[in-house]
Amino acid sequence: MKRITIKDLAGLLNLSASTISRALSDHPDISDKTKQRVKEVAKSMHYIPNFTAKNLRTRQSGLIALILPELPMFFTQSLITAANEVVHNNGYNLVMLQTNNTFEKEKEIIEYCYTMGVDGVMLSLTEKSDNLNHLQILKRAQIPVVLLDRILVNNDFPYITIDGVKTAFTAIDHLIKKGHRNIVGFFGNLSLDMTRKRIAGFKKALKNNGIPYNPQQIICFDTPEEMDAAFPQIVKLMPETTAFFTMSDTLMVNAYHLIKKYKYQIPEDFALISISNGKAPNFLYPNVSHVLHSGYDVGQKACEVLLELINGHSKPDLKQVITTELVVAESV
Amino acid sequence: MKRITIKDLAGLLNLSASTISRALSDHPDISDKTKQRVKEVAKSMHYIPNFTAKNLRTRQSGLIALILPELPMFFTQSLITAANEVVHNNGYNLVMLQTNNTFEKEKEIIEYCYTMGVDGVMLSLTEKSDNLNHLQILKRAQIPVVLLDRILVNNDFPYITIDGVKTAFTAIDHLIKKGHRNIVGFFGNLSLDMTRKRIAGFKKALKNNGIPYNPQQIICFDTPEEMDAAFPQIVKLMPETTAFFTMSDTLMVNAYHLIKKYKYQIPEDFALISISNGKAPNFLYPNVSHVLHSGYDVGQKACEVLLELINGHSKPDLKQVITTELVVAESV
DNA sequence: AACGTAACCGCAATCGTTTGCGGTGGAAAA
DNA sequence: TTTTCCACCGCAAACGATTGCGGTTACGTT
Repeated sequence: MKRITIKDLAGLLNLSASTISRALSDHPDISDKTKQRVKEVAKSMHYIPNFTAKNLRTRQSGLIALILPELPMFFTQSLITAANEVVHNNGYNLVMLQTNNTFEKEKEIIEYCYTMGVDGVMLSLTEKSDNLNHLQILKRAQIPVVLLDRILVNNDFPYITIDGVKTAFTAIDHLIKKGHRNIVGFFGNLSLDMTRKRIAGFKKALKNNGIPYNPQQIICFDTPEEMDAAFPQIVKLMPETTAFFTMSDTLMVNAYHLIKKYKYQIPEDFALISISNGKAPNFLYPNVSHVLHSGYDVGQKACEVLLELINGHSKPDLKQVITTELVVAESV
Repeated sequence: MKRITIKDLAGLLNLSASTISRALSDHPDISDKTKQRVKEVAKSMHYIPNFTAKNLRTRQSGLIALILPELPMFFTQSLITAANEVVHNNGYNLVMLQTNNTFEKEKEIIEYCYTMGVDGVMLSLTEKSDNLNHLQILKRAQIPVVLLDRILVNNDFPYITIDGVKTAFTAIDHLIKKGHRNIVGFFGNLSLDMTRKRIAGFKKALKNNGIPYNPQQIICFDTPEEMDAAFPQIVKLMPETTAFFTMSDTLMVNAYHLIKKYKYQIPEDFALISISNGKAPNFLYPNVSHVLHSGYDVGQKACEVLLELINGHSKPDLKQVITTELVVAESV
């Protein structure tokens, strides 16, 4: 079952291998009718290029890495789908790596990418990643890196993310418009740029609506367990609370669980709104209102930027922001 | 930033490239002290082998495909984690593909694997895949295929799956032991071997406990919407029902949603048990009892079998069954 | 002293493509 | 008729590793 090679085609057509190669890639040195003939025969013989050989010659690996903190339930699914599509359409393969949300593993994986010689990296940081020094090895090797979703604002690497301020603002503003004035917000790790942006949006919405801001309204958790432990205190200390906001699906699901556990009703006792990828809200009952954060768009944009960087055709916008959209359900 | 090559090492050590190559791979022709020297210098110079060149020479691609119907919320996460680990530890890369649960896309992706020249394929079938003819192209090309999770029993390809009969039996038996005698089971597409096995387990548990079986107790759905539509009828037609069983996380989450939607309580009005990967049950309140189906084990085993097949060292067991475990929570 | 035999290592081909450069032919220009 | 100049194509050397085969040593055997 040996595959047809360029040499085989050359033999069949009485041409040289170089001509075949050039014809197949539309090199201007080759006449149109020769290109025609070559392509026809290539197709009829089911010629499939040997990517390994091509990669060897062109000093590439054909691999693009997508590094995520985890392969969690919600957000990443559509992101991966999008990345897969774009990557494959451009003749690359996507290898997915997960850091398990530890900085150590993230460093390890970056090393791995280096040794594997991937052609580009898309990276969503862990909550513990407070610097980008570990990426220098890639920068020195001229391997392009694009940060996405969980990013750190910086000047070395491009990043794709959503407008955190606006997204959180939209959610909180919706709550307020629905009459809620005592809102508690659940956020993730404060070291993440994303978290800070969303907190800013939270505050901005309050301010815009003339509602005084109380620092106790904003609570950050590193783990779900912290939230489990804190929840009873929160409802006790702030009994006037009528609504919860969560900045992610993971937090939302956990908050939902806790609200139910303590026998509260949604939306009667507490309203609930979240920033979400749109899957989890529909699993729960009642469906949860959310600001839709499309993983698909993020994945797609990140790939496109990365491919531009790899192929060096043009300089893409290095800092891009994906928009979001309010989805009203029954939880508010 | 050119990387160190074998030739560079050869130059440094006054040896030939072939000797370096052999020394690094512990070829018996090379003396121990030479191996020692070579390895030391290789390490100190941070030599990294060029996988592309190696793959070209050895006619491999270094790629292993993992094809899943979707990247759904629940089951696949740990499966992917496991596959990633094993694959990387053996010097391969994992490329993940998703069929979106359509047979057409599955065929397409198989073709893609063929043209990419992957070294092996792990495949979980779609619900619509009722034959394996599309895999013949891989078989002819001698590319090993391992089926996992959603399989079709056959003689051409090895498969790794869980003991569906026993797993469903365990769940139902637990319900019965807890006093439930009128149980309705929600299942997926009947064409899947998995579904039939689990139905068999369902029936077996009833029989073993001397409970008469009523065909209406078993209901198969191709889509969540079908279940949404059927649910009200079910509770009306079988008012004596006290418990629901679902054969997957997806069905379970949907059933949970419906039970809540129609204002029933869990476990007071209906008990709920499922076969699950263990994530979703803990998101919900109350936590859902389930029979734990470890995606990790399946992924790991499948990889190991595939690697055996690729490297041809030994003949692995071609038909393996992963065990499961009952996890009791508050929903029963 | 001559020979056989391991143990150890190098030569050179090979995997399938890409690509710089040089060569050919024929038509247009002189 | 000779020169010039494209348009088109081939030669051969890469890319970095693996591997069959053959060649050296150094040693023990007779």
